[in-house]
Formats: sequence, structure tokens, C-alpha cells
Amino acid sequence: MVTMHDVAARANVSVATVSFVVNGTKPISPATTSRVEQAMRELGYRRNPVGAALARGRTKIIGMLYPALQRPLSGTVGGFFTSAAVRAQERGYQLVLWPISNESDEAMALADTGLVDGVLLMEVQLNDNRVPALVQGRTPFALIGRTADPEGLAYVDVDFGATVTTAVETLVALGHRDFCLVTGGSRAGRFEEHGPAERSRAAFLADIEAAGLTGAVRYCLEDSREGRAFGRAFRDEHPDVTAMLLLNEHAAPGIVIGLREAGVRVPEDLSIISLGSSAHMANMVDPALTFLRSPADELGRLGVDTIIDRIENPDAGLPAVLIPCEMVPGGSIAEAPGRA
Amino acid sequence: MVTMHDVAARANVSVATVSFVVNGTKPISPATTSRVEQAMRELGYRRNPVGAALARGRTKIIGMLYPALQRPLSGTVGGFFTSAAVRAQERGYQLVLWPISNESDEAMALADTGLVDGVLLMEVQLNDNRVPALVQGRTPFALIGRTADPEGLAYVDVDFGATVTTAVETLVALGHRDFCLVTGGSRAGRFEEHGPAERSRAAFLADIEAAGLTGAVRYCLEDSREGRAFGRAFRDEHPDVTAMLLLNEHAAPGIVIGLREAGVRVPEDLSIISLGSSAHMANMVDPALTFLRSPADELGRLGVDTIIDRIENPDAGLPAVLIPCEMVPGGSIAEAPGRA
DNA sequence: TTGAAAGCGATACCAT
DNA sequence: ATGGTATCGCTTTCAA
Repeated sequence: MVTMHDVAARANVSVATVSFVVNGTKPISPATTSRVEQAMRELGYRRNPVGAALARGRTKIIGMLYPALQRPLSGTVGGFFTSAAVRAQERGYQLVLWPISNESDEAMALADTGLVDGVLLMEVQLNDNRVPALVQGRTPFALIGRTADPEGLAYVDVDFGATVTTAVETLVALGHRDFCLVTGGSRAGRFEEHGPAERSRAAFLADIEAAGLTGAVRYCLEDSREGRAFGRAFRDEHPDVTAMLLLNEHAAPGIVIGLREAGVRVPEDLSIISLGSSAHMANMVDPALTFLRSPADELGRLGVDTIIDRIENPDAGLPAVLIPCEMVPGGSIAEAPGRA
Repeated sequence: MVTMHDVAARANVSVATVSFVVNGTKPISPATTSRVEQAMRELGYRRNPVGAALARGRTKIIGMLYPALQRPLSGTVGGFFTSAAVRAQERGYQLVLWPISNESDEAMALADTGLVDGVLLMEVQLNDNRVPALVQGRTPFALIGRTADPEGLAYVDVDFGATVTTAVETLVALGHRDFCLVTGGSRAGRFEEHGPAERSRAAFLADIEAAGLTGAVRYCLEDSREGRAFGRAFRDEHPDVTAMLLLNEHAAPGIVIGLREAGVRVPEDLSIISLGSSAHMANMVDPALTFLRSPADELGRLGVDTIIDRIENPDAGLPAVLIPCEMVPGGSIAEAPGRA
């Protein structure tokens, strides 16, 4: 490996000088600069980030912590990751996706050892033991998502309350009065921990009550086969429901197929709005779903901005951003049956 | 930050001794060991991997290089990544997903600087300029996928030839004689570079010719809306085709929806086999697709084993593994029309 | 079994 | 505008 020493020797300067031209840390005469640059070129020098990291205490790397084992990487995460990676590069950082388990130790062990300058935590649960662990450490972090009480934390998240309200209002305007919210979650029994599902549920129940409507809440695993079974059984279990809010894009195609198998027509018999989805997923379903678009790209960018700001300016205020989803028309909603 | 010095001082030993107990490098008396361990506990010591990496020249980190900007992370990649991450951990490494562009420089710049011990290259193209760049460097690497001529490279890949042959044989046995292969690719004009598509195409044409059948090859962008348009137009463009091989799981639901809109029934009028897909994706379609299961998990594991073997034993042989997809029954194939 | 000390590669302070 | 050098945290050889 070619080191700064080699370059320095070749250019007849000191390592300090080489470092200065490499980093632009201090003014160096054009003559020396070009001599050094030529030496680097000839030798094929490439700065060793490990050495730099040790000396500087910074790596210019941001770790996006993702519980890959519990929650297989899907297209949604891909959206976050891609936009976040682009933004990081724009700001001179590298973003890497780091798989961790849900246990707190691992997150810390990585975060707190200097390998990354900061950490972006994904799939935050309402009661997430990784968060207190990170608070204890000295590595800056930010959340994509938020805990039950995100006071004092830097986060960006979807505004599920506003999103649900938009959906409910849209359907109420079409005459619907009997609702069902279907959320997801990758393993039974831990749904209460899932922020998006839980926040949507709370907003849903509040909206329903405020408007004097009826509303059930159901869970369905995030898998198309589960969706099929769920859809097949739905009408029998909820004969009166005419409007469904679906926070489960992976099960959505299966659910609609199951409904059709059971003789339920969408949207004539049942209107559906998919919450937090994308055009690609919505068009996998027939009819194409009316959906509220997840602001994945915006959140990815904002998340990166947030964590970098915290790294570079730890004393600034704590950003807390909520972005609502925006309605995209589709073919899955109609006037309530017997009203047209 | 608590360093080894702090621990050493607290335990009244030298830093060398602390290092020995931390790494188990040398035998240390039980008494000293427990004194050191207690000191570590009391101080909350955590070894700094940057320092370790610099001293040792190894980081125990494997970088999975992925062109996230060109090819948004999807569920398929998630499968690779998850199984690969698990396997890496089992073998004492960390696996991180590193977004890179398709340009060679970036891959190298990262790989060749000591931040990662080895590199796993994803989405390898037939003619991939990142590969010669990696060959020049001194960082071990392996491919998931392979170039046109993978001689001398370590790789694991799907056996597309065998997969296509299985599909064709299955359909021929049902009396089909007019085929169409539909592949994907995220941007027009670069399909020739896409290994899976190109290898499938070659195998397809060879099988078709050998059996005296007719076979068209079409491309469709990997998006459900594109799939819908494609499906709608298909019958007019290929009135005689009764059997479709589909190497494009993201467009699959849209294609079937489009076909139905155009009055084409699956499987009565047209049989479909999806190549390299998963149960989850196959069940997003109605009828559930008959598919050849992508060995994503196996490839992820094997890829990691391969790169770690190369890191730890560079002189061993170059593994070159091909795994065929395995048939999973579904509802999308039937006897050729007018044959039953 | 334990310790002293020489690096690993780069940074940045203090001189010149 | 340059250079000498201590330093970052840890590993590892060589001695004791």
C-alpha cells in the first residue's frame, strides 16, 4: 500500500505537506502542490480512511441501522435508503446500511466505537430499547420514525394522524359510515410496538368517534398469501363495512384478490384507500388503488440532513419533522353502496 | 472514551495484557483475566475498531456493493442482503450494504483503502467495468452474478440456462409450441448488459430452436404500470403465443391485469411461468403464478462464504457456483388451448 | 504469564 | 509556506 510517506519521499516534501494538499487544510504553493499531486498520481496513492479516522476521530460515514433480520428489506426501505444515500453524498458523507438486531447492545456496540460519525435509526418502535442505549452513548443519532414519547430526540416521520384523517374525510364525503382499518406487522403479538400501526389506529379511532361512525381495527401479516386469506374471510367477519383503510401495502394485492374470490367487488361493495404506499405498489392491484403516497424520498433526505446537522453542530435545536402522505387518485373508492 | 490504557491502569496491568484478554491472543492467568474483565465492566470499555483496524490491517467488515442509484433496492435484494448478513455474522464478520454508482472508480476507492476486508459485488453486468477495477486492486472480492466471461473470478449466480429449460420443458409437455420470453431491465437500451436477461434469452432461443418451436423475446420495464400497458397490448402483438416466460416479477402483476383487461384469460388462453421469483410476489397475482423460485437466500449465504474464504485463504481455488431455480406450482399454467 | 515498545497511516499543533 | 513530531487506540514482537 502506498502511504503518505511514500508520496512525501517522492515529492521531496514532508508528510505534513502531503496531508495539507490532500485535505486542503493549509495553503501550499502551487509549485509544491503540483509536485505532490504528480507524485500521488505516479504512485497511485489513495488515502487510507482508517488512518485518517483514527487521527481525526471522524470517518465521514453515517450508519443507517436497520433490523434486517426481523424485518426483511422491502421496496419502501429501498426508497429511504436510496434518497438518503444520494443526499449523504451531496454533503460529503458515505451512507451505509448496517444490519442490526433489535437488541440494544448491537446498535450501541457499533455506534459507539468511532466507526461511524452518526447513526440513523430505522424501524423505530414505540418502545424501543435501542433509543435509550443510543442516548447513553456519545454518537449523534436521529430517527426515521419515532418512539411513543420522542421528546428530546431528533426525528423525521410520517404524519400518520393527518394521513388517516385525510383518508377518512375522503370516504365520509362519499357517504361511507362503516370503516375498517387494516394494519400490518411482521409478527403477531408485537403490533402494539409498531409506531405507524399504532399511531394510525389511535387517529382512526379518534376520527371515527368524533364523526359518530363505526370503525373496526384488524391486523394482517405483511404477506400476499396472508392477505388472500384475510380478504376471503373479510366479508363474513365485517358484513357492514363499506370502507377500508389499508396500512399494509404488501398484503394489499392479496387482500383484494381474496375479496374478489369471496364475491366482494372493489370499489362497488367496498372502497379501499391504501395508506403510505407508492404508485408501483398501488398498480399491482386491480383496480389500481387510491393511495396516500409515502414521502419516503423526502424522509430519507431529511433524515440525512438531520443527522449530519447534529454531527456538525450538536448544539443546534432538535429537528422534529412530520410529513403527511399525499392523496393519489385510483380506482378503488366509490360512493357508499345504496347511496348513489 | 474509555481506552485500553484506562482499563490497564485500573487493572494494574499493561495494555498488552488487556489486548491479550480482549482478543484471547495469548494465555493469561485466570486471576489477571478476571481483574481485567472487571475493570472493563466497571469502566464500560468497548474496543475501538478503528484503532484495531489500523493496527491489524483488517476490519472484519465486508462491503456489499450495490448500485442503489441505478437500481432501486427491491425485495429480491433484501433477500440476498438478509441471508448474507446472517451468514457474515456467523463467521465473525459484519456485512454492510454500500451504495455505489456503476462507475468503476467509486467501487475501487472504497474497496482499496482498507475500510473493508473484502467486497461482494451485486448486480454484475455482462460487461462490467467495476470488475477489472477490482481485479487491479488488492482487496479480495466475489460476485453475486457474473460477467460474460467469468473465468478467473469467484462468483455465485443463478443458473438461468437450467431455469429456462425447466420452464420450457414444463410448458412443452402441456402442448405449448408458441412462446414468448419477457425480461426486464430498469432502463431501455442497456438490456444487453443485464446478465440474467441476456443469459435467459440465449437459453430460451437455443431451447426453442432445438425443439422446433417458435419463440419471441420482449422487454418490459420493471414497474407495474409499465406491466399493465404491456399486458394490454400483448395479444395484438403476439396473437399466436400461448406460453409466456416472465423474468420480471415487478411487472408481473401489472402484466396479468393488462392481459385480463384485453380479454386474455390466464391460464386458459395464456400460460405464464415466472422465472426467479418468490412465493410472496407470485401470490400478488390472480391467479397465483406458477414460478421458479429464486435461490436468493442460498446465494446470499454462499456469496458471503465465498468472499470470506477468499479473504482468509487467498490461495485456495476460485469457487464458481450456479444454482438453478426450483419449480413451485401455481395456477397460471394449463394445457395449450385447443388441445384438451 | 506479563510488559515495553515499535509500529499501523494520517492529522494537526508548534516551529521555523 | 513548510517541516518535525506527538498523537489517535490497538496489535504484536521480543524480552524478561
